[in-house]
Amino acid sequence: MVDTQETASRARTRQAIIDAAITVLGKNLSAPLSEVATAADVGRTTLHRYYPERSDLIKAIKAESVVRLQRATERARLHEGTGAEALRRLCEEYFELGNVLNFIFSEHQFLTEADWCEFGAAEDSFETLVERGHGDGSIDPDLPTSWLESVLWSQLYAAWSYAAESGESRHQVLRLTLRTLMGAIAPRP
Amino acid sequence: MVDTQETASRARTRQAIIDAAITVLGKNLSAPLSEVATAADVGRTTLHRYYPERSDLIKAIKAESVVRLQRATERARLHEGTGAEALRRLCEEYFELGNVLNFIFSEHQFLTEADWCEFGAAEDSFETLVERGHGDGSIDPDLPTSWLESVLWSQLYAAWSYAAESGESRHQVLRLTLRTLMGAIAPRP
DNA sequence: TCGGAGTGGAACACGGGCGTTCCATTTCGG
DNA sequence: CCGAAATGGAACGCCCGTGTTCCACTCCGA
Repeated sequence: MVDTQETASRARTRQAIIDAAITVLGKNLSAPLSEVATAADVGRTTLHRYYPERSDLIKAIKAESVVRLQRATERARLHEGTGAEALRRLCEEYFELGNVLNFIFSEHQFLTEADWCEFGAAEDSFETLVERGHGDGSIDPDLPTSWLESVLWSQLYAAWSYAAESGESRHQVLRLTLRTLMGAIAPRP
Repeated sequence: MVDTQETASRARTRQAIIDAAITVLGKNLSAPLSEVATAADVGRTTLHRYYPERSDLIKAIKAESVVRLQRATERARLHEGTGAEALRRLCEEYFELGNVLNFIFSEHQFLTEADWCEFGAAEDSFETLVERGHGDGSIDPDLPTSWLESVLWSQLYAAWSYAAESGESRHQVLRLTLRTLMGAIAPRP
């Protein structure tokens, strides 16, 4: 982890760099560090002072993303209500992650295995959520957990790209997202 | 376009390069050209002989992708049956595009405006397809055309990534994809 | 068998991002 | 008000991908 004893100034700068990196590298993972520095309103030298190598910065972003993902998952209270209701709340919370999603998508191949392990607890609760949904009739039993996971992420991707190109309000996009997601998982008559 | 008078040998090499480029650059648009050359089983020199600059290769891939996309769209016979049935066929055809999808996804921000214009005709038939579905009650009228477009692409993305990580058969993945897509667009009771 | 087409490898200069060092400047707490 | 902390800019060497040139090799048809 990061040095626990850190000046308020340094903590602020570090956060600004992380935020800028999530935004810039989320759009293009190959973007030069100078762009990240500019976006963070910081000199390139300073950036290297906090994260000596590019890989260090990437690691920090991954960690930050996992943390935000975990918090969002907790807020969704996956153990309450029917499976479908819990999944709906999860979608709402993830939707609010914004730029973090950008990064997770572009990294979707590389943010694998070891990275998701720290996130493992949330994975488990997702699994139980789906099984509860299969049992209580709110989620189509033909759809396996891992597939629903893919669908959830792809819906969020659709939401983000649609919002970017259509200019619709966040609220309206979220409404459409939840509608199609709920329809997708509903059992067939 | 490409020189119409071309040796059989040259045509074969050119095609091998295009195929390799779609695969390699589809996974990582920033991949070095040497990787593309290796994948095409061709020397880097030869690659430059066909496509002098990187941008030339990109252009060629875009053109090829648009062509395959158009053919797939035609095969789907969008004017037949209900709106939902036509959308289902379109999903099936796009699903078979495989590697081309990879490239279209990674390029989704850059394959915009001007590029889609050549593809314009298909866009129009998609629009009429959706409107027919709104009318015949097979597609939820609350879902606008552009949103359905986003959903279709995101479902294909989900299908591809799921197939890659789950090891399920193509057929089974397609089944899941169609099931969730049809559920997502169905009108609510 | 000869000659041209097609190819691949070696080598080069160029550009740009990266990581580092050094130094001047600004900021802030004591 | 002074000194340490934090920052930004300039400059450098390094690596790697790019685009080019030159030459040797192979394959094939005339």
